[in-house]
Amino acid sequence: MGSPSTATRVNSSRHRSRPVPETRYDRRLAEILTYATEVFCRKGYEGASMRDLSRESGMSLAGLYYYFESKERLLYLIQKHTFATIVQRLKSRLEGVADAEERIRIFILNHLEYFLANQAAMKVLSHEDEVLKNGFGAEVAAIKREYYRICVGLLDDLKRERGGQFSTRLAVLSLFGMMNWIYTWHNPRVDADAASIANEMGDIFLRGVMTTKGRREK
Amino acid sequence: MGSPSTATRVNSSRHRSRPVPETRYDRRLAEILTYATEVFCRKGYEGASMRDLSRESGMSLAGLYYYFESKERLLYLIQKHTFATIVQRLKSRLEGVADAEERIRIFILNHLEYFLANQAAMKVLSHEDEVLKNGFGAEVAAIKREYYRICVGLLDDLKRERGGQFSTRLAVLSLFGMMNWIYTWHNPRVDADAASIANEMGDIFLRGVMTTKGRREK
DNA sequence: ACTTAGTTCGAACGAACGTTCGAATTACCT
DNA sequence: AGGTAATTCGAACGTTCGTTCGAACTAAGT
Repeated sequence: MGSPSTATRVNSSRHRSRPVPETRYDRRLAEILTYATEVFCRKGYEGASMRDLSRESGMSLAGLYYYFESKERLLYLIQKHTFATIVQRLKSRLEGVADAEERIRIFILNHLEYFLANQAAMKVLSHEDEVLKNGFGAEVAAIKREYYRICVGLLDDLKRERGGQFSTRLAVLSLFGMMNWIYTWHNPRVDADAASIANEMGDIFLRGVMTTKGRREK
Repeated sequence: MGSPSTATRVNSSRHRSRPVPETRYDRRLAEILTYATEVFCRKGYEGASMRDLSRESGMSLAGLYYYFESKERLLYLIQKHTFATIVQRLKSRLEGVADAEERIRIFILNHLEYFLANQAAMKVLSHEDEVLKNGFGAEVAAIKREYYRICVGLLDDLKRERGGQFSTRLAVLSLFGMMNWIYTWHNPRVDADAASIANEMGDIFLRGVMTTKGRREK
């Protein structure tokens, strides 16, 4: 009988050594996660029912439970995947960049770009923050803490390099506020794209945080 | 038979002309709203059940419906009262202050002070933003828009008085982000009080938004 | 003491919730 | 073609949801 229902298997399928790293199962799960993300974004985690997910994804109610054992675990999968992706992209983008200000600008751009390209996922991430219970919540909280620490590091570097007497904690949390709040107002048909917004927010934030007036262009 | 269930009556009670403006009904309703705000804050609007409210407030499930006709109307009452209060306080604080920068600092302080003093209410306000349906939602959205317009006005004044080439819309929304995000992180036992935070956020934001370097003390 | 209006409650309603189960269907390997 | 494992589904489970109703209780005016 089937029913793995854990979504933790990676590639345990058949004795195939060919370079296709994705099982049918993985692909279908990812597809469902996309639908679920969109529905959670639109109706909220509590407000969205499993029947909504079923209708939207075209899979039967019972069928969904073949891929995860509970609604809470589904939210966990979404949050973990989203967060892990954004952290990993950030790290690769920061590689080889030394200038402190430039690194912060990269942080902002990476955050906003991913935020706007995956608005649904990020809204679920910011909005359904505290609903995961102890087991699942801890793991997501750990990734989030790592992301937060990275930003603290970037700002401390800037403080060391340039002047600036500010509380790093408050500065970081203010920056996150500026960026994350975007899910409440951004309208793709009216507002600029991620790069422009990242530039302007970067200007406001960096000018606000540094005493040294020097802003280098390019 | 009783059951007004509209919560719109103000003082239609008895032929009393004495200066007591509060009926028993009004007082009890306000009391219930306080409990409900706290529960909505802790479990979210969808996540909190009427039975939770009943247990927490000590009033029976059916008894609650004497004071409002639906759960949605309850949320509406909370949001409207909270928002109306903060706008009204802001207007009175701004009276007689002419300096553009000072007015923005007052705006920030007023927002954060009320936010931290009524964290539960404000979290419900920011977090349960889009759940009200067309009827109720429109009225709350109107107050919110007024609040937003006030802030836009303050910033345009600043732009006129000092320099600064920034998009007012993006600046205002960034400021709101900085301030509103506080509900996700502020811990009264660790973090500073509203006045200190307002000062520091004001520094970051105003320095970030102005080209003129001049910050006047006191 | 009696009346009346204002307030509270226990018990129940139908609907929707998350989840389960065994059977049916599909895809893959020999 | 036949067999085994992976996948999907209809139907139902017990629970909880928001809301309602009529009776009971309380406070106030005469």
